[in-house]
Amino acid sequence: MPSADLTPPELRLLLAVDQAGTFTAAARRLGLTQSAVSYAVTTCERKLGVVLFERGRAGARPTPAGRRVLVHAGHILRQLEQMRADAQGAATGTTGGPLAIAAFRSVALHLLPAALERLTARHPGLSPHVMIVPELGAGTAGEVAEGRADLAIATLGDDADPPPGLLADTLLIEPYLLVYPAGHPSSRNLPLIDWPENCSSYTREWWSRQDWLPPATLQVADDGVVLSMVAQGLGMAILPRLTLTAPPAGVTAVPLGERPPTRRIVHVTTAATRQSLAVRDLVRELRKVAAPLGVPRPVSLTE
Amino acid sequence: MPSADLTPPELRLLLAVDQAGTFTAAARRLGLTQSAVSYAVTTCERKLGVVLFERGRAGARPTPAGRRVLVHAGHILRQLEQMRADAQGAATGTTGGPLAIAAFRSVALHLLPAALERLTARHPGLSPHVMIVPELGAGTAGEVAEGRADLAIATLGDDADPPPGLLADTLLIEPYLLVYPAGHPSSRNLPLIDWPENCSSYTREWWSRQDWLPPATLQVADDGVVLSMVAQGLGMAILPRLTLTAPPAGVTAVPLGERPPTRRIVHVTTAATRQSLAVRDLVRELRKVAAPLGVPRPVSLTE
DNA sequence: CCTATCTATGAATGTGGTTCATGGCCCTCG
DNA sequence: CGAGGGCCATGAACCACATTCATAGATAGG
Repeated sequence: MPSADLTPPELRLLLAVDQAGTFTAAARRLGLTQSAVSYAVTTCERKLGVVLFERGRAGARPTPAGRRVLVHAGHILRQLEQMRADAQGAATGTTGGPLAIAAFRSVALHLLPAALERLTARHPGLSPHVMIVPELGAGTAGEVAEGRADLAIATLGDDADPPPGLLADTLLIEPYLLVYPAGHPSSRNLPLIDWPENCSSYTREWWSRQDWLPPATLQVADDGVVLSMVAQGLGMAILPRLTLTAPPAGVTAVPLGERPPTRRIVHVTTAATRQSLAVRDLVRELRKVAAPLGVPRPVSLTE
Repeated sequence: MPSADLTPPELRLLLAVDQAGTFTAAARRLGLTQSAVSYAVTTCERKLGVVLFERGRAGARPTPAGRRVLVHAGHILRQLEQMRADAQGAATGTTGGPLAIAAFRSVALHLLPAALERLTARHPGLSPHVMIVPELGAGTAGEVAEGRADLAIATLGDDADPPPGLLADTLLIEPYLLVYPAGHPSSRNLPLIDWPENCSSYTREWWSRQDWLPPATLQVADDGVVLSMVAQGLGMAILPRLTLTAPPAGVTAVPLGERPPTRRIVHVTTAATRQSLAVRDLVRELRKVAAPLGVPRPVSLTE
């Protein structure tokens, strides 16, 4: 019956092996020998009593047990960082440390810069690291769940559930707007331009109440591209207001009437990261930046 | 600028020092020398660049920074345990590992035993550890927040907020009942017996709608004592139904009319512990045990 | 069949945590 | 007031464990 827990260097090593895909590559990245990596992995496996990687000609791939361990490893290392930052913060009165943020493109462009600027101005010790993640599949929240980010900014259905095991809190509820080339008489003849991240379920209910449908639908990379294509007269689009923060010349945006479709932008954290001073300060700044942009947020439970 | 993270043995050592109150006592408990503890603590402080304990004649007391570190330490060690349990579970198909549960007295007596019995029957590898914590101050949820428990069972106001940074989910909503000595003609002349854990705000609103008040109030240790005092004819009481699971002879319980006061029993976890298989299984069993006892729980978000 | 690219293993090595022994400090009790 | 007994800090010797270096085994492709 083996016992003893994995040390932080071991956790980092396991993550490196997973990312590198082979022991030798991981060794290079870590500045170690292939031998050391091999030894360390087997040590971890003996400590846990479980095989973590399938070794083969092509390198090392995690077993199911290995995948679970890798998720935990990310969280644990992240929390060690926050422990350090918290300790130093409590002693010096300032907030510091790394801060990994997962965001999707449009929010990274239109919401984050202002918040980060204010945040780092007040806390020079902070080093934020923004990861742009497409809001598809597990999306940005997945980055938090997998231990790769401290905080994610995600979109959520108007009253959808938070992702299991994570904390979500509303930052902003923003309406979708109809956008069409300026001066165009009737947008109804233009094709609809859409992008894959746009969870069309948000707008589907609205479409079902309309008495017309666009003649065609074009798929393009992201909402920024959608906007510039509209500006060039190639079609019309239904875009969230955040995307229209600094619209190019030549587009007109109009509200979608009485009950416009909306999307909810939330921040997602784990309970552990939520404790961290850095994350709390970031959330505060995000709120300040988001407040004038959207429907006033509901009363916050977590302050 | 120091760097390197604290190892699990170091984290355990810091917790031991905090609990023991002195380096020497912690050393005894850990089977180490006082010298080793002293050296280890200073090493931790050098690694973090922060003083963690105030040393003095009377031993060692954590600084504010030290307190933050201790909280993180508890969580990290807990998560290491879950990593091990998860890994072994993923490999062997069973669930195991330690499982620290914080509960207040009455629920520990009336709800937990059945759930734990079913749980350990299915997963012999599990070793649950139940801590009885008075539901005062931070209460049972505080144990989870401070990293001392994986899961807490707490009471919450009917629509109160979950504790900040923690996940709460309703297990049971149960009414309060009026309890008085059997055969007593009118309970209105008897004194009210109350206990400190009883958050009287739950029943206050109900009292305000009544046209009478008890002649006096007796405070006793806990709801079990309340019940046996009622059985002995010393007074009447307003008790949650769970306390009346196996009432002694000589008491009569009657509902409190149309809109009786209720209390909500929830389980509280961190996002991280919520991932663990053991915690998930425990929650499932708790639900099964609680279901027939109270108002059907609202749809669960986290399954 | 030989080569390239993986991982596994064995022996030598150095860093770091541990013990042991000792010293300094401060409160308390005779 | 001085001795004693808690407490923590420090220095030297010791021991264990991770790392390196060197080498062997396995497996696919030319």
